[in-house]
Amino acid sequence: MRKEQSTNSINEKFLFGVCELNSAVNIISGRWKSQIVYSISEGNNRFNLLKKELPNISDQVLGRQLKELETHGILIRQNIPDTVPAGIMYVLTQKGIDLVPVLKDLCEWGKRYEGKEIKLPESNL
Amino acid sequence: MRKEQSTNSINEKFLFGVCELNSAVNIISGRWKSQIVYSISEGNNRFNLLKKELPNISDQVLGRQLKELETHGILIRQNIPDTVPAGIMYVLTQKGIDLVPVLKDLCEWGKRYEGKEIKLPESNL
DNA sequence: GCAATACCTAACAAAATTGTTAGTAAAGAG
DNA sequence: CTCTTTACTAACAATTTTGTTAGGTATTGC
Repeated sequence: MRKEQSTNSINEKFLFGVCELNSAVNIISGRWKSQIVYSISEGNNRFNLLKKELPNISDQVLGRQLKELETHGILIRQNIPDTVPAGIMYVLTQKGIDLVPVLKDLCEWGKRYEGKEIKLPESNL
Repeated sequence: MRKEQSTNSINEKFLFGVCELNSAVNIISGRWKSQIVYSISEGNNRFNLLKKELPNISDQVLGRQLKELETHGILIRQNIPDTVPAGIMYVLTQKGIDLVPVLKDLCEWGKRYEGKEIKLPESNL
């Protein structure tokens, strides 16, 4: 699905090489991703619980985002024993757990400037 | 250019409503954006300086990303007086300045897990 | 006049992301 | 045997993002 030799891909790789910041932003960039990570950290760690939190998401899209988060090492699928039908739990890895406070900082930053007018820093007034 | 009534747009708005986190991630998500913010914070605050830092970017793309960052209140275009041809400086707003440490945290988080194997947290072992 | 520099923009094309449709398995309930 | 639940997946279509081409303005230096 991805063209490895497109300018877009080449530029992406270039940025990944410049600084880890760019890979990190890439990991959290998908439409539902950061919200999914946050929801799992709050205990909504089953496919159905996530679907309830995100009422507009389709099964296919949720499954795809979860798989990508797994690929990036943010979470792991775990079988829940003795459940019928076989239940799956999504568990944040240490990497995923460490991401949560950063997401909270981003959220705080967003809130701080919600609906405010644009201001230059003091030093430039 | 944007379809306001597409499912994609509606879902985006829904997420913006759930938590500021999603708007915040949206602001830093574009291909070159977080790197541009970081570069400006390091003093590369002219169109040409940014082009040197990001050799693969085209004028059009750089201009577009700068304009979007301006729209989101991250930076401001400032005329540099008495320059020929008329110079423009990109100055981070207070919002932009406050974003930089969050980007640094994201970068640190990325570096911490670079190339490491996936690990569950201690409590799950 | 012609080139170079600095800073863009519109219109378009290519590529990537996101969403939809239609399915799968396995097991318990009725 | 059919319905329901949980947890998906493939193939495709719609939408959005990203990049390209081809320009523009204004000034200095030759």
